[in-house]
Amino acid sequence: MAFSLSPSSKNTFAHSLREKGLRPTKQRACVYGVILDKRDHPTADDIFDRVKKHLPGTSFATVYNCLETLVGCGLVRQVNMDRSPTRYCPNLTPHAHFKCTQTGQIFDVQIDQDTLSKMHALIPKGFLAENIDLCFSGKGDSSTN
Amino acid sequence: MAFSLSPSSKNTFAHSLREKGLRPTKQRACVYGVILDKRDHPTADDIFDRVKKHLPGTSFATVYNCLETLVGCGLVRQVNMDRSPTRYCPNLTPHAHFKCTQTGQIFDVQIDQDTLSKMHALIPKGFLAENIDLCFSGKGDSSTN
DNA sequence: TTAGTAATTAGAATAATTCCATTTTTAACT
DNA sequence: AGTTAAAAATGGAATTATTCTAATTACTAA
Repeated sequence: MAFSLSPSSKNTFAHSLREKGLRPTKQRACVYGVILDKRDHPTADDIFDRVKKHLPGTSFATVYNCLETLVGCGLVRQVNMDRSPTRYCPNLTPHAHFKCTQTGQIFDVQIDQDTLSKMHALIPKGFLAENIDLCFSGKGDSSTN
Repeated sequence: MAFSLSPSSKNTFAHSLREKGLRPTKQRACVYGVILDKRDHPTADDIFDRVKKHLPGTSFATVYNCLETLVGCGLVRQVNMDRSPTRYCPNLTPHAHFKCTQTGQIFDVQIDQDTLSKMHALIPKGFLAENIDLCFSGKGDSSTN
């Protein structure tokens, strides 16, 4: 059976899609659901595996299509670190990412307003930043224990 | 004929390689040279084209090998933005990158010490960042003229 | 209920990068 | 100078993530 989103997520989901004239299909709901369910920055591959458990017939192309759609509606964000596969993140607040070089895990790191402003202030006159992307990498939490 | 590095670059180049027990070959010098020569954040492909003008027999694999070596010695840095091909940058000072979504051009943006510290301060206890990567994207300088 | 559009599907195609086996170059020693 | 061992370069095949394409299926609105 299909993935069931919590009532509130279901609302945001359907609403965000309908705003753009897109349909809240079961595949899209499921892709969104597995991303919300385990916020571990999964790759398309991870998502494909998880989605198949709920909707076995789902193809890889569909997962990519759904992800593109969800990113397009602002429901999830892409996280690109070096050349590794794109990961997906449902955290929409301003945050950076920290990648542990030992385990490969990615952690969210909140960015306070003050630092965010300072970062914005770096941009020279004449440039208009639509997107900011801050990534750290090094030894992470779990690997130091 | 091979690319000729300026005497001072030639020194840094040979020295950085020898420190790691690696040889300052003409291919490596040429790859380094074209990156220094036109600081436009070229891709491996761009670099391959430019290197071939000086050393026609050079293969793609060699360009990738040389780039890996140069990155390993800290002579150049990789710049990864979204899923687009890796670009190479000889600017070793702390700086961010701004990608113009209209022209695809990448600009260096200096980061002052204060902002750099604030960014570092975001990292939670228990994490040790070896690398920071800050990227902006949006409308750039030339595209607004 | 039907027509028209949107979404999904399977598989082929692409693009950047890496790998591999072989040849060439280099540096150190005779 | 000549030999040898190690390092680097080469060409082509392989890999991997992603995108494309053409055909099928599912909705939605008249």
